[in-house]
Amino acid sequence: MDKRLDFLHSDAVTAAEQLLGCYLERELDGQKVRVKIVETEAYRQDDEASHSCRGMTERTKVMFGPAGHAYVYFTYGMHYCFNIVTGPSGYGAAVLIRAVEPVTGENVIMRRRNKAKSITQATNGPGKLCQALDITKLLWGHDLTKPPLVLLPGEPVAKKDIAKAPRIGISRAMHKPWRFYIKDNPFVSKIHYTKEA
DNA sequence: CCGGTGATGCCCT
DNA sequence: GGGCATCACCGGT
Repeated sequence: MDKRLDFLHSDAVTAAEQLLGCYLERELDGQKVRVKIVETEAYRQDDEASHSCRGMTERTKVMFGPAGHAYVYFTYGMHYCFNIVTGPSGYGAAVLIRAVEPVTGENVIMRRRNKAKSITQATNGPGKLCQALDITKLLWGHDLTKPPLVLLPGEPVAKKDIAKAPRIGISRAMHKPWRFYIKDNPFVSKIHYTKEA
């Protein structure tokens, strides 16, 4: 793991903020597709909204493993969500990737997301970006230092350009402001309200 | 532009 | 069997 990604070993809330601006590189159709992370949410073990809060299960055990691995789960009968495991082994935490900005391979992304009306609609949601990047249960537990899906450091995003807000689509611990996104970025999924991070 | 809702599979109680 | 870290479509504004 690149030293600049050492923050993954810290708290999920800290890691969620620092993952903004980092890149994901996916090999698809023999091409390298590169995207920038623009929206994240933190899920900690001591958090009623986290899959890890009730303890380890077969599905969630990767959250309790080493940082920098992929926790992929299936939801609503048709969508996958992609998370990056954070913190020390034994503590179940991860960061949900909610939206990314395509950098290269936009043609591949648009082909895989043929219902999207524009490039800004292609990866602006957790289920959408999994469809765009072909992230499925096959990548559950994947080590993100290795192909075909690699996490790479980016230029750190300035604090003033980061917004903090409640998480989306949850029914418990709704008050926690553990969603982070890059202000004014057109690839972010939704704007509920903003606050200085 | 917005809110409501159906689709649809699997995990956990 | 309940509920889900979602999406796309529909109809009313």
